[in-house]
Amino acid sequence: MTVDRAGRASRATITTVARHVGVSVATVSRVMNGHPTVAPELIERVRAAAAELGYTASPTARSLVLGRTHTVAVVVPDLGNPFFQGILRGVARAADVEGYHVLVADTAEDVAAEPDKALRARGRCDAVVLVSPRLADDRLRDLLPDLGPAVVVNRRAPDGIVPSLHPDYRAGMAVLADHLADLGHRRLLYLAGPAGTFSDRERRAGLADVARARGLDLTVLPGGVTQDDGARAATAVLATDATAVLAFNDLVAMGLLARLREHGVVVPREVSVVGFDGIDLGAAAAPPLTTVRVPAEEIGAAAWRRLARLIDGDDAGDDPAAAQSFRPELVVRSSSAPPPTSPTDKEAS
Amino acid sequence: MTVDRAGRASRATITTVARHVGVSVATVSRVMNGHPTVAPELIERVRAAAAELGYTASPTARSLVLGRTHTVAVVVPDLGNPFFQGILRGVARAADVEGYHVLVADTAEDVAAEPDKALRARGRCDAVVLVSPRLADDRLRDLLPDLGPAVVVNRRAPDGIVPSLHPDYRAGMAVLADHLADLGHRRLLYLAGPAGTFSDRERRAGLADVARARGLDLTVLPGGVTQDDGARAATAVLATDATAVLAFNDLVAMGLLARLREHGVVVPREVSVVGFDGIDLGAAAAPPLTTVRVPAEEIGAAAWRRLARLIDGDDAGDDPAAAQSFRPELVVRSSSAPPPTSPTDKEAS
DNA sequence: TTGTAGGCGTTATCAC
DNA sequence: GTGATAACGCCTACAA
Repeated sequence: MTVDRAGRASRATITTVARHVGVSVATVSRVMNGHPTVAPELIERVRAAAAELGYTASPTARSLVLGRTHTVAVVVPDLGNPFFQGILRGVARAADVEGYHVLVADTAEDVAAEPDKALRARGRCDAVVLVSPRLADDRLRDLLPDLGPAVVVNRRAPDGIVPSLHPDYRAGMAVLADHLADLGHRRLLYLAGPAGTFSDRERRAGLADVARARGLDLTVLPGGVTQDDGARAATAVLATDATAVLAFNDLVAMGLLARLREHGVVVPREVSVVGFDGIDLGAAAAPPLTTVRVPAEEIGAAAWRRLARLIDGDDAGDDPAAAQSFRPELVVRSSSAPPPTSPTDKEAS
Repeated sequence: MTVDRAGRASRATITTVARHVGVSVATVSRVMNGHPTVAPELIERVRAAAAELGYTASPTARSLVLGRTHTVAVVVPDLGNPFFQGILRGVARAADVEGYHVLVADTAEDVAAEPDKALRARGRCDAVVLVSPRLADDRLRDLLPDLGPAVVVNRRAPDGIVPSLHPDYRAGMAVLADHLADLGHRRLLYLAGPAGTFSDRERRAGLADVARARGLDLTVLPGGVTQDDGARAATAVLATDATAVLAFNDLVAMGLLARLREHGVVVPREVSVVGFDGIDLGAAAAPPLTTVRVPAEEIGAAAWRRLARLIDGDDAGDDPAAAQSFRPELVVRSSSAPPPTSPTDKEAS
């Protein structure tokens, strides 16, 4: 690398190297790309020159001519959300081992801006993994075709227009509800998430399945997605006769747990609380949080794999409409226990 | 946008638009870039054609000719770490408002791989924010010049070779120690972080400052950075006669808190525990965690601003060696309280 | 085996 | 005001 008059580092180009060795740029290109048709002696000299000059092919120029950026975009509503972080990390690490880079776009929960941000990100990438839980279905349907190779995560693509990957929220919730029912709970309370969302709908469905099958009493209260939402819901929860509450996610559950403790209600003796997601800090909650672990990072990695196939164009054999779903795994800790058998039970009153 | 024989979407280029309107590509280019020297009538027709064809300038081609990718890289050791997440989010959001994109590289805690990953990311970006706390100083010194425009976060650059931004760990720890001392604690225990690290050294320094100034007894135990590390340290902590423990960060503190609770020791009555970072979930700890909030997102945003100036080349006036430091803010919750005044005190025994 | 030359999609410098 | 046209740095037929 040399330095020009402005003092700015100016990289050596393929031409620099070619001249330095006394060959054509084509030869240098071939050597750099491991083409097998170059004389061993030359490849050595070119290598040496490249090293000496600190030459590296310009990714931008390669992208232009190759039509590939070797970059994928990950579009999420909020980098502060543990689930999205897991996804991002999963695709980042998986993509990295194949020499791919990751462009990340945080839409700051601005749903309206998502299509544009996704499109703009797409411009510099070969494909995009779109995590956009709140975007209306028809907007998504409009967006997807313009996005080119893409997968959606955390929801299903309208008409299976592109592959989708998501946790099996329904099964996850069912596992949780079954766990609670096994413990003896008959009256469950669900602290709901964002209305109309795939992840909320599916959770409700899983809950309904179990409630019906086992004759449980299910009530639903608006909850939210954050710790604060959970804390705010505490009094409403207490006003209920449910013996167990299922929060939309771990954050909500932990917020609720904290506030309940302030109110002096002891979990799980008076009421059981379970979360959803399986964030690490759930283990440090008081009491440690029973939850269901969703494999966010694994989903991210799978999303990458799907994308890789789309990019390479060998979708041969796999159904683009395929929705890949990941079953959460029950993590029993001590925030769930048998219900109190107090005289103030609904039936007894 | 049209579709070629392969069925792949093939974007309209500037030439497509030019032909469609019957003008030269130069004119289209001028219109797209808002150049003022185009006839109003033409600019209208070009706009219309562009819209009709769904034309958008290829970012790659622009990058090549402009020499700017309008992208910055963020290199972090682990996307799972709340502090790094905050940084990433901060630069992502700040960069976004100026039309810049963010490439993220997670080095998976593989320190040895960091220089290479950073370099590769740099290839597709205009600048990089490097968060690499464990990289040896001399390796960093070697790396930085090859990286071009860059800032380092969470440590200081050797010889102030590039700008650096970091929390004022020293002041943060001092604030915490003072808080504890004010409460009456005389024997402090520090659960240390990664040895040799800027963030650990500075914390120790802040602690030492206060210990000296106020005649405190300070002992240091190896701790770690994760929740598990904190849990593992519990018995060692108990074997100590310290009345207050300062964890390297909130994760460690919460892990410790959880384990102490299992051991039946009640915080803060028997021992006080404080964290560092100010993660949101600290509020949901039991008891809620006293800590010091480091403005990670703000640091990220500031890092972006610094980078933007470097990219634009108007470093005029600001000292590149400047280390910008951010003072953490004390967050008092209930995991800290006056020390027990029991007869088993050291002095009394 | 190696070199020549065209092209990837834009921008910018010239002429006109 | 508008249009050729030369870069930008690289890859890849096609020739030699």
